[in-house]
Amino acid sequence: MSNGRPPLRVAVIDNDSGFIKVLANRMDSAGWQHRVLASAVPPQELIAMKLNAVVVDLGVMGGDEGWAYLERITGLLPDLGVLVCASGATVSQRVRGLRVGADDWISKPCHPEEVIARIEAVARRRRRLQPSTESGPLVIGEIEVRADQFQAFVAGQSLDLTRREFELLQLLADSEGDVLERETIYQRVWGYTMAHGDRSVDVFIRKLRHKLEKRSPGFSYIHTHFGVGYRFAAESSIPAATAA
Amino acid sequence: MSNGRPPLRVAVIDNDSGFIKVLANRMDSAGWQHRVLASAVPPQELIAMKLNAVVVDLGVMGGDEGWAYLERITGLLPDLGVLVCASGATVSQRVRGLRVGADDWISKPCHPEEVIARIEAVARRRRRLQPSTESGPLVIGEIEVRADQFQAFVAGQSLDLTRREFELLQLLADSEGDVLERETIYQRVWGYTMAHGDRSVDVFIRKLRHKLEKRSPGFSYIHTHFGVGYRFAAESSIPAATAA
DNA sequence: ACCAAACTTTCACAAATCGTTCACAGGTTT
DNA sequence: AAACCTGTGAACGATTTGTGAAAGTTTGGT
Repeated sequence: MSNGRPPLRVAVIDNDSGFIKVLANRMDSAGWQHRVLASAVPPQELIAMKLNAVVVDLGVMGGDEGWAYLERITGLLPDLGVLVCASGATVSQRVRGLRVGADDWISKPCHPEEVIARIEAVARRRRRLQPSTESGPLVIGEIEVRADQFQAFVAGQSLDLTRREFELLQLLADSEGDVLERETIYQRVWGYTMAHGDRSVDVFIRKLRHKLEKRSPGFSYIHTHFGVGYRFAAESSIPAATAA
Repeated sequence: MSNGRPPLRVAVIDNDSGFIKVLANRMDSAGWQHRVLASAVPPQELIAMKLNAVVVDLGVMGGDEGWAYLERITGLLPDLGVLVCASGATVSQRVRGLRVGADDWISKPCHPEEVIARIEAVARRRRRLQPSTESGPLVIGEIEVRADQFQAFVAGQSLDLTRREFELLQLLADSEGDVLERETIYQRVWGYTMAHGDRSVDVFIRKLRHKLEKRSPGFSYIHTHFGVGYRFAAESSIPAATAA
């Protein structure tokens, strides 16, 4: 690649050795950093790899397992480009994959050059998404969220959050100011589509509120938007007395 | 249009009437706003349409002309999703298209449902990546409408609108200056056809007026067009003494 | 393998909110 | 003036959210 951008980081989850060999070769000559995985790895590992994109061969996994994995990574890693690669897929399967969150679906057999071009196309869009790199403690009001430590603090004191509580807070804080629908929250924190009637989000919102208000009285952070979802923002809990 | 997000705006540049008809139908039932163009239009017009995505049939234009156009729009409108649709393309043509900046390349013949899913995938990617342009705050007079926050402000203070109130205001503000019929309003905000005798629109117009006038005295925003509908525009509520 | 502690999910019910409807008052058009 | 639209306030009820506690699951130690 002769453009000034950093090289792409791509993972390929497949076991079709012929296909992989050609693709890997091509990525090498493009200067990309890539990694081949024979089977699905936990989403956390994908996060740790700091990938731009991942190419998944759905055939590697059994039917339902494959769909679940796809749903999980597209939900959990909204900023990751996901390309599905599969042989003999029907239209409705392709549609399903795209609906679940895949960015592209490539039918095998396919020309490696086209796969490369499609990865580039997806990554190009994705990259503009976050010019500012992550990391750096997130600070909202009196609250400090440190992803590296899996902890949140108020005035230097740990909030003592559980895993889910922390992940929820992290998502909220990271989307400060935006209203997040329950569906979106569940998708990004739990990784699955929310079942009808599931109240887990509400319950954890309550737990978080409780811990936050206990440590940071006078402020309200999690705001309910009736019929929509929740919004995170540091506001005084004493509403400004607006003139009548 | 049941997902809370505003409907997609898509343009299709093609002249394959059979294909277009099916596609248009499908987009209608998804609640999208779409427009069919028989030939390439200047990029400025595309910008003016505030599109989420455009589908281009390269066959519509002569060879080189088509490539030039594609390059032009992908360069000029970096935030627009571009899908190319063409019959009988070779691998190297597809690669070239993607390299030039297209987000996806669909080979005809193709199933309309897959086209829809791919448009969604591209738009989803594009939407997530820019919290600024499209969802950039809409400002009319003293009023600021923020789609990302599900909130509207006057002088930095939230108007505290409910879901319907906000959606109504959003529609009105987005169509600033246009007279909208009740039918149209109901269709776009409620999502289905208005039953005969339904007064919901009027009621919500009243609620909005009340909240707006309370926070922004001296201005009137929602204007009634008797027998037609409503029009949104910031005007002084003290009618200017027009010279006799 | 067992137990205990901590955490997550589910359930039932209470509380709050918002959308709809209705009746009537007030305007506008012909 | 008659016919028709639109403005308005209040009340009901369906839906959404808050909440406490029980049930189920994972984790870690012995």
